[in-house]
Amino acid sequence: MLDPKLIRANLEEVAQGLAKRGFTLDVELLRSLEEERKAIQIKTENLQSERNSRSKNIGKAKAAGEDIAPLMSQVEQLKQDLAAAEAELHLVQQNLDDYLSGVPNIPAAEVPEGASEDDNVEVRRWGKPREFDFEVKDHVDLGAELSGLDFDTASKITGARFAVMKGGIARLHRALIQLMLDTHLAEHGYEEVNVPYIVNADSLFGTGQLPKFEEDLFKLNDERGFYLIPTAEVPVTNLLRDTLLDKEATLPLKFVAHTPCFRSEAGSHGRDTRGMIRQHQFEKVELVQFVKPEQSDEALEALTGHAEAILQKLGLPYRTVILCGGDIGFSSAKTYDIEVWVPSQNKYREISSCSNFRDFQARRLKARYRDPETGKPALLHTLNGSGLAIGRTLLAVLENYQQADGSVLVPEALQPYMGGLTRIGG
RNA sequence: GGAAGGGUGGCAGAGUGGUUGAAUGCACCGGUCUUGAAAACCGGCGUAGGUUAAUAGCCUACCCAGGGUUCAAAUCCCUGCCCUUCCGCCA
Repeated sequence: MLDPKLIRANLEEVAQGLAKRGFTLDVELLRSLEEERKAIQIKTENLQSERNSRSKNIGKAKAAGEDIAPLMSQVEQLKQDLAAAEAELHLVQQNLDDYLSGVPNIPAAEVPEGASEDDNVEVRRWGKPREFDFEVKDHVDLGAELSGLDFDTASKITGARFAVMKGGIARLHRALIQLMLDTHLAEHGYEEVNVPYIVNADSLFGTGQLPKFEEDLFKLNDERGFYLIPTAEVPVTNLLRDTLLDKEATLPLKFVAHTPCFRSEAGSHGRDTRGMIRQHQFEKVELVQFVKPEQSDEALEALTGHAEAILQKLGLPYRTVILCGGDIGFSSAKTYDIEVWVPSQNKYREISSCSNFRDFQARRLKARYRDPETGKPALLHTLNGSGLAIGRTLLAVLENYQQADGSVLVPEALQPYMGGLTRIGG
């Protein structure tokens, strides 16, 4: 949620900032709702003030043993007027809130202009795609030949966009999780957390998935309105919902969590239907940071580096792009995508998305700290990024480390987690 | 699943329908004292919204959430959520 004061004071500038992401702010609607709100609020508060003072007088008169009947008759009409004004105010405020909760974050100044992912700008590249002297296979064929990846059985058990992993590949999958968690703990200073995979609607509102993106979620058939998490971002960022950190709290707070993620992939029919790229259920190691506002720009660079470090350890070529205005997520002010080299597709594919949300989520969450300078509560800045998506990393390892005989070498960094195994198959 | 008791400031914890935004303690901030610190003492200290040039004043709201009763609700009533204790069940 954007700062209502900012919108009020700088309506045109806000609209201009949002235009960069192709969002048209309804300036006229906001202006008229705001005028209405102001008038009704003042009227309501005046009535409340009058009620309060009259009620106090009644109390005093009663205590003094005076006759309160005349005072009571004066207050009759007031009660009705107040009820009407309060109802009206409630309605306008609801309309304002409904509209504002659907307004996305303003892209940072350095976010490039553009309409789609084609306009994202590469900021760096690491590693060189390997030259193959044989016909490369994709991970689906490799996995099938190794009897380690089975999409047909998964579709029997559940349906499309699920996978069964077995043997060395299942273990490789687990090894990736361990490597990532251990690296972020020991080398990047994150604290490991284990969180619920089922969340309530308030949590999803806090991070911005609701109210706009409900169709992307799996909702449980449960009267409590629970959802499966689409990312650990939701439960981990909500650790600080409705929280005011005291002055002694050490910032930044850095959490890493491994969770499954569940996405309905509504609207992506026909895209990436083969293999592990786009599944209804996948696992991810997620990095989340809560930082002081003045540190969030820097923190995004660091966090992105933490995710990149995993790819470097694995020896997987990647490039990092900054998302353009048209491609950036709803809650984000600035996002870097890290894209790993996928030999079978001969291109880089997203494996991590690292975002600075500034105070956009924190305002919805009421995640605050006490600013030691002013002694006053202030909104934190939140950031998160995949560090990394496990399924896609597995896919990248299989394809980039494949051998002519169909076997797959185990990257050195993973061998300790594989009981010293250096090769799968062959 | 059954029974009972709770949810109040950053934390702990009082609170009888009416000068209660809320006692008290801790924490925190300022001061006195001290070579310095601690202790003691004095003072201050909630959040949000509105109005405003104002982080001054004034007004409003907020005691888990949402409804209700009342001239007036932290206090009474209803619903929901959560927590604690006991019993039952269970990985």
